[in-house]
Amino acid sequence: MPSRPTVIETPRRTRRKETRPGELIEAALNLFIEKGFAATKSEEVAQRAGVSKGTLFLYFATKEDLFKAVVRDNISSLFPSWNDELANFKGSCGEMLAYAMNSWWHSMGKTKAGGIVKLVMSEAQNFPDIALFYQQEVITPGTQLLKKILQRGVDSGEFRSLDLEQAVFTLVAPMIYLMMWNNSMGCCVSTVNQDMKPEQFIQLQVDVLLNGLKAKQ
Amino acid sequence: MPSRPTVIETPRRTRRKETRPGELIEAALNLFIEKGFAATKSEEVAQRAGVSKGTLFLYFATKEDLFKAVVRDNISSLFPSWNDELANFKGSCGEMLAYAMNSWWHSMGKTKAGGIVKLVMSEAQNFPDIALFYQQEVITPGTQLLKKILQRGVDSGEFRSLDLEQAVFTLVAPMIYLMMWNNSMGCCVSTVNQDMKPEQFIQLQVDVLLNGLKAKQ
DNA sequence: TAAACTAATAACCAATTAGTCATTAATCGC
DNA sequence: GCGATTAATGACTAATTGGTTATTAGTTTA
Repeated sequence: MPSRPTVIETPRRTRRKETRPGELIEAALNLFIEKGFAATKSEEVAQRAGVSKGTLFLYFATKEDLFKAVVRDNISSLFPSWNDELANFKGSCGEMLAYAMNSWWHSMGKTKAGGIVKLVMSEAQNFPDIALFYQQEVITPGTQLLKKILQRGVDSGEFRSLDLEQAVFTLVAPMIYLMMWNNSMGCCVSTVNQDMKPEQFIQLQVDVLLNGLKAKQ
Repeated sequence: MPSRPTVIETPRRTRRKETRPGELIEAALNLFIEKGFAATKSEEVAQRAGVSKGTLFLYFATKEDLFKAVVRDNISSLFPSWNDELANFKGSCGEMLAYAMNSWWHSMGKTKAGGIVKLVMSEAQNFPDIALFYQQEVITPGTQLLKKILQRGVDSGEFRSLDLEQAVFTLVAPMIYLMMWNNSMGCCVSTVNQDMKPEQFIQLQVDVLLNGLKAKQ
């Protein structure tokens, strides 16, 4: 009778009900960023998470549900601490603006969450449910937050009076563009001519926003 | 013998070799804007142009070729007149900037061409050939043009001296964002909270770019 | 250790779609 | 008219993929 090998074989199947969702979300996050929502195959997500496709659909009823879970885990969760920081900030509104833009870049824009924002803007047309979900979960609270900063500046006389509704777009635009660029053309395009240096760009952007392009007379 | 009806029947097949490409490009333009590149089915393009799918591939070898033709027809063709206008512009650089941004919006941003720009940013990752093509055909000449405006402003002392490379992004960002918004979230999102008024936004944007947010002391 | 429970699997289905090609029918030159 | 030419067709292929389900095998409990 041949002796049984003493090697402890890892079973082909392991049962890890608690950790599966997180692992699937992590795998999905990375694939969605790499390839977009529509172009990511559910089988691939499963494979990267080390499970079969059947298992994926055991935890998430549809690909859209999986996506929503990714957004909740990676974006919605950021707002509470931003709101805290804003409430406790000591300094001028100009400084607050500079701080907010840099902070946004470090905690979101340049992270994987930024890739998700790009993806939503890219595919919103084809997935109206996702667009709506994203508006409620991200755009509305984000706009709220920026409007507060501007309002504070106008109230204190530091900023001139503005159409706040529109001015919020003025703050958001360069940030979103920076992030879009990084997650689309930035990857493919030769960096010889178009050398986007995010930190440097943000610094210039804040300066121009606060002081304008015109030379002082 | 029954009399043949005298109605002139339009033949089921018509041969219009010269006009087919243009009709296919027009159909493709509209569908690409509506649904994106990957999500647009070649059969649908053919149908909208009033031909069969086989005919489409008679004129364009692949879907990517069709897309390149769309870009050439709708975007590349705009640069010559912009370059002319810039060369002949009389007025301050601030005025030129305002003029350029408004002109860009009317002749491109808000038109179907804008939808194509959005599409390229959205899908560049998945179609590197298209990204490269677009960089050569659109980004490089566009950047060139804006850099000239800024350079002129700095040379004349109207603008303070800047890192031009980065400052170009500062001009482009709000424009591209405006266009992205209009072609993605803008369609789906309830317009109650987020009411983007392009012309108004551009006006504010130019003002802030030139004069800054800060109140004059 | 044996039965019950359920997490995980993989084969499967139905729908989709870029691109091909043999066939058909307008049109042109004579 | 009549054959030659070629624009146009549509049936076809081969590959893909979101989601389902019957089956399998860890795990737990008694």
